[in-house]
Formats: sequence, C-alpha cells, structure tokens
Amino acid sequence: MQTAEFTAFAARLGALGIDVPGASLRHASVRAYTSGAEIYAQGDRAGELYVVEFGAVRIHRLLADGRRQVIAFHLAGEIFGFEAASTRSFFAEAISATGVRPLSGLGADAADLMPLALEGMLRAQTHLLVIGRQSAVERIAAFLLDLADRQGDEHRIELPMPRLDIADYLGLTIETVSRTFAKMRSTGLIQLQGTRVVKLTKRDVLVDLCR
Amino acid sequence: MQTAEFTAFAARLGALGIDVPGASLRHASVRAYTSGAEIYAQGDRAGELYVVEFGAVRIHRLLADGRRQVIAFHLAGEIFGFEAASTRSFFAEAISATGVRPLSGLGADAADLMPLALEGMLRAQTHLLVIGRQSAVERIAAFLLDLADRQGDEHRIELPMPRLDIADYLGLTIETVSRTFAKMRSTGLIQLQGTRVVKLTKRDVLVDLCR
DNA sequence: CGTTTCCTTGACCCTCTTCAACTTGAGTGG
DNA sequence: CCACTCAAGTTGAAGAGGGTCAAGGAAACG
Repeated sequence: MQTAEFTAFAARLGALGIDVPGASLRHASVRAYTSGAEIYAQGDRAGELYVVEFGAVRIHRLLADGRRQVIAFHLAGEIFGFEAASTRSFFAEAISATGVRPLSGLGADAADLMPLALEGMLRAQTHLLVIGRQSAVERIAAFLLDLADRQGDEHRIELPMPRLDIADYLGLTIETVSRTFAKMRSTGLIQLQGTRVVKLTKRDVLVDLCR
Repeated sequence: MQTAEFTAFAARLGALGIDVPGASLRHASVRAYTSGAEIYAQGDRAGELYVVEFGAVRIHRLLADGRRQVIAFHLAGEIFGFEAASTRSFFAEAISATGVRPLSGLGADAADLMPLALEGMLRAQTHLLVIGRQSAVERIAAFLLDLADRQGDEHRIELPMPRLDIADYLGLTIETVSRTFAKMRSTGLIQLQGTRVVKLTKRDVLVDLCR
C-alpha cells in the first residue's frame, strides 16, 4: 500500500538523497520510516545504534496477552539502540514519518558511549519512580515537563505521539490519559490546542506535582 | 546505640580485618554496615562503584511526601554505584548486616564496565514493564523468579529484605504484598517457611504468569 | 464527502489502597 | 526463664483511583 503520505514523503526524501525502504533511491545513510513502521523487533540481532534525524521513535515491549509497555520515546537528535545482550529485548517503531541514521563504527568507543548508556539507565530508573509511585496527574505532569525539556521550549509542547502511546508509556489507559488531560485543562494547569499541542500555563505547579 | 547485633558483628568483622564505620579497626578495603545504614545518599558526590561482599543493598529514591521507590536490590557478588551525573541520584542502604568493597580504579575501564551499565539499564527497563503493566500477583511472581535466578536456586529463595522493601520495589503497599503472598500460598503456588523463606512449588505456573 | 482512526466522555466495576486491629517474633531486662 | 517492648507481618472492612465497556464526536485520509 503506497499512501499519499508515503509517496510524497519518499519523493521529498529522495531529493535529499535519503533511502526509503520500499522506494528505490540513492545514498543509504539515513533510513526513513512511515508512521508505525518497525525499525527493529524483539529477537533481532542487535549491535547497531541509531540517531533520530527527524520524527520520533518509540521503544516498547509486549506481554503475551498484548499488554504493552512503552519504555522510551526518542526525539530528533537522540540516540537509541543500546542493548545488553546480542539480540534486541525491545521493539523500535517510528511514531510518525521518521528518519534514522545508523551509527556504525562512528564513535563506537565504549568511552564515548558510556555516558549515553548511563543516561539511558538513569532515565529508566527515574521513570520507575513515576510509574511505581505517582498518580495519573503526577505521571502526566512529569511526562509533559520531560518533553518540554527535551524539545527546548519550557512552555509549549508538540506531542509527537498519540494518546495510546502516552498511556502505554505511563502505565495508564488511553481513557485515563484523556480524562487527566481534560482535568488539567479545566484546572488551568495546561491549555490544549488541538490534540497535539500543549501549553504549560502553570509550569511551577506542574513541577511541584512531581517532587 | 550499640546493639548486641552491632557489637557482635563488629567483633566478627574485626577478626577478618574489616573496617566498621563507628568501630576502630585495621584494613579499610571492605566497609561494613548494619541493617538500615546509609552507604551513600542522593546528592552525594558520585564516582565510586562497589561490590557487595555479603548481605544486600537497596537503591531507592524518595518523593517529597515520603513515598519511596526502590529501584534495585543488590545481592552478594553484584556491583552497584553507577551514576550518569557527578552526584548521586539515589540512596543506597544496607538491608541487613552488609559488607561492601569499593572498586576504585580496579577495572575502571569503560570497556569493562559497559556491559554492567547496559545490564543495569536492561534491568530497569524490564522492571518498567512489570510495574507499569502487571498485576500484584504477576509482579510478585516476576520478583520471586528474578531472585531465585540470582540466588542460584530455582526453587528456594531466602528473602533478604522485609515486606516494605518488596512493596516499594514493586509499586505496591505492604498489605498487598502480604495478602498476595497469602493468596499464592493458599493456591499452592508457593510455600512459606517463616517469613523469609519461599519455596516455588509451581515454578512453571509462575513463569507463565510473567509472559 | 465518506471512511477510518483517534480522541473524548459517561457509567459501572474491580483491584489495590487506606485505616485499623491483631498476631508473631526477636531482643531486652527483670 | 519469663514478662515486656517494639518492630514486622497479617488480616479485615471500607473507600478511591483507575480500568473496562460502550457510545458519541472530531480529525485525517482517500
């Protein structure tokens, strides 16, 4: 199936010399994926690291009955793909139209990568506190502040992912996420412009919520 | 306060040439702590790694109102103390009478430590799935299996920590942990000998619970 | 303009939490 | 050796937060 999104996307990228799996193009340095496409799967041979060039990536894991935990989101400029073993423990998927560049060899020094690995560990550990001990509002607050921080705008966020991904990241359901957004909006904690843009009107209150 | 536990403990260690903070002894290689003693605190200058020589260590973090998340347990032989920044993000405390040896310099190669850091990341990420998406029984099952694995006995566990630590590790309350143990015992999933010894009578069922 | 996906909202229910009392066990002192 | 004390664990009853199920609305896409 070649959707309009795909062909437009592929054409745009082709002009930039970007390889689209499923289209036939030149340079192979950046790989592009459409929304929902799998970058790697649990059980795949591991080894390669990637930088997100544009778009966003989710890392997740599944239980046998389909319950899903999103472990991390990676935005443009961020590196992902660390693995402890020789096979992938998680799935990586493009959230929207996304470009990803493999870091083969490049800076493959353990010394260079160590800080990144440690940061990944810290992220996961901090996330444990959020999921293990905080309420729905607190989880969303922490999530929004983290995103604002990484996007470089203290007061305005563009959510790159749908509600379901947020829910699965925070250990909630999509309904609870929606209701919590609604509650925070009616409390004046945030403003929503459409479904993907959030303004943090009372940043300090949000910060206090996560203490 | 010098309890009987402490003095007996210090004497025993003194004979081994082990330094007990608060007692005055010889060699300084292994540091010993009594139950509940702080090994390092959030905000401390980071840098050193430690091996657990005996006993057990918990790593945790607190919210402003006292809610606590235990991030990890470390048993004899395991290494802890990784930090992404220059100050500690977590607290480390001895769970029981515990000996810990600093790894200063020793094998401080980034290349050597990378696998350990990555394993720590994987542990945290796996734990995210447990806390984020599994029920009380499933969490306990996962916890017991993990411990059995690390203690090297597939079917018998000695819990080194009290119920409260287990609760704070799994994102539950102490009451729920207790009730869940009781339920698993009455289902024949496990046997309890006293409060600290667990026998996994139906290991396969436990494994299935965590899928 | 119709279809599909995503999001929101409502009503009900269930799991886990909260609060409280009781039991058990280990350490202390008479 | 036994009573006392205190911490740790268990158990019960009631309540809340979030999940589930279901329906309706909004936005993206063809």
